Amino acid sequence: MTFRRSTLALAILGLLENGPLHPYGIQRLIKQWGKDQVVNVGQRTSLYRMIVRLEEAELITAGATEQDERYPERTVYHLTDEGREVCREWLAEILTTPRNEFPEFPAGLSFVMLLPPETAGELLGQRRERLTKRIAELQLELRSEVDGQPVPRFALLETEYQVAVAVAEAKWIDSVLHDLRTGTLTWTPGPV
Amino acid sequence: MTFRRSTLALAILGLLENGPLHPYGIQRLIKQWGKDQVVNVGQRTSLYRMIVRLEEAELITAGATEQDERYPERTVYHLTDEGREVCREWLAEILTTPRNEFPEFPAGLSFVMLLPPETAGELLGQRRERLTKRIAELQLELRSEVDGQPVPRFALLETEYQVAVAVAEAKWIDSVLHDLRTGTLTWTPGPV
DNA sequence: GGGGTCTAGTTACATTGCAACTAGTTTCTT
DNA sequence: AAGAAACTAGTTGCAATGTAACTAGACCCC
Repeated sequence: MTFRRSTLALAILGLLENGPLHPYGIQRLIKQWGKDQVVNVGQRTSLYRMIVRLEEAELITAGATEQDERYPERTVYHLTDEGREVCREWLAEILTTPRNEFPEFPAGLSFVMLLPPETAGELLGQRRERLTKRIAELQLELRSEVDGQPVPRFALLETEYQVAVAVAEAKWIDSVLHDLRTGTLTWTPGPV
Repeated sequence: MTFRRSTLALAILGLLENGPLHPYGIQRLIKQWGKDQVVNVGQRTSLYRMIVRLEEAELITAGATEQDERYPERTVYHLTDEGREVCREWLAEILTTPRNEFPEFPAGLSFVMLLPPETAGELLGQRRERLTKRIAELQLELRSEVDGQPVPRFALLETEYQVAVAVAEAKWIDSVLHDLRTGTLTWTPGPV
């Protein structure tokens, strides 16, 4: 019964390496450290459910329940040895193995010939603008500081990566837009 | 009751623009036209389920059931006008709006400091090798032919895009590997 | 005639995603 | 000082997806 890997599970295990913590604390850390940019934690629902499942799988264990009068009781979770190990294994798998996760943009591109080329150009133009904004935001993050000190590079690798990919996408779209305008790239819309 | 967008639903609607077809035929088309590279159709289960849901939502309708003696009966599905429209709307949304889909690689990167820098370097080195292979495969596809004719460019945009992104990732990894080797980038492993 | 592959599905369970509801506490605003 | 946000800390429920495994006939090659 191997636990199914997910970015959320990885994040929980990874953050607990930092020391025992209660669910709400984990949620806050995810936000504070910007992990919510790379980990899917929409609702808290997913977080609580994942914690329960991780406990069932004994990758984490419930420790003492803190009692602060002004807050409801909070169960503190610890990483188990197995949890620590699993976290390492997942990291190795994730870092070594490129994997197709079927993002929707390429899927959309593969049906672009259903639209007239002019429409396609307009739509991609809009995407290009949004990408510009996104890249600017990410680059701002790269220069972010904590207590007046710049954040060390090793803590910003994922952002660096996202910039590299977004820039590549923007360049590719530029080339497509160019070829659409010059007519080098065109088609007659309709069923394949 | 708006239908939830997905690459699979898009592919079904998109392929039915081509003419009515039965479920198994759709599955074959997805494979034949390489849409399985950009659309998640692991099991047929998902395909059949999606077709049922699309019919319930009246984006497609069941037409006559073909009867060939040697095959079980096959219900042929048509695209409805609403289906056609929804397909256009989805395409517009997908093409214009970059959206974070939380791939696992950046999530993994964001916990790389749990590993010793040397280990991280080895793991990323492996990824780099696999990326090289993947890029070669994609580039082969770009030069593919059908009936001795090269496939027209507009039908290969999604592959072009994937190459652009993969190349950018490879370059970024190269720079990280370089900085790890020179010691420009390093850290002491362990909890954040 | 045995093994593999293609046709054409179904069943069942695990997991995720998304929306909405509860309820007390603290902080800001006017 | 009253009321509105925002934070703390969850739960419930259903819809959708992912994943595995099973069925079962037809055809194809050696």
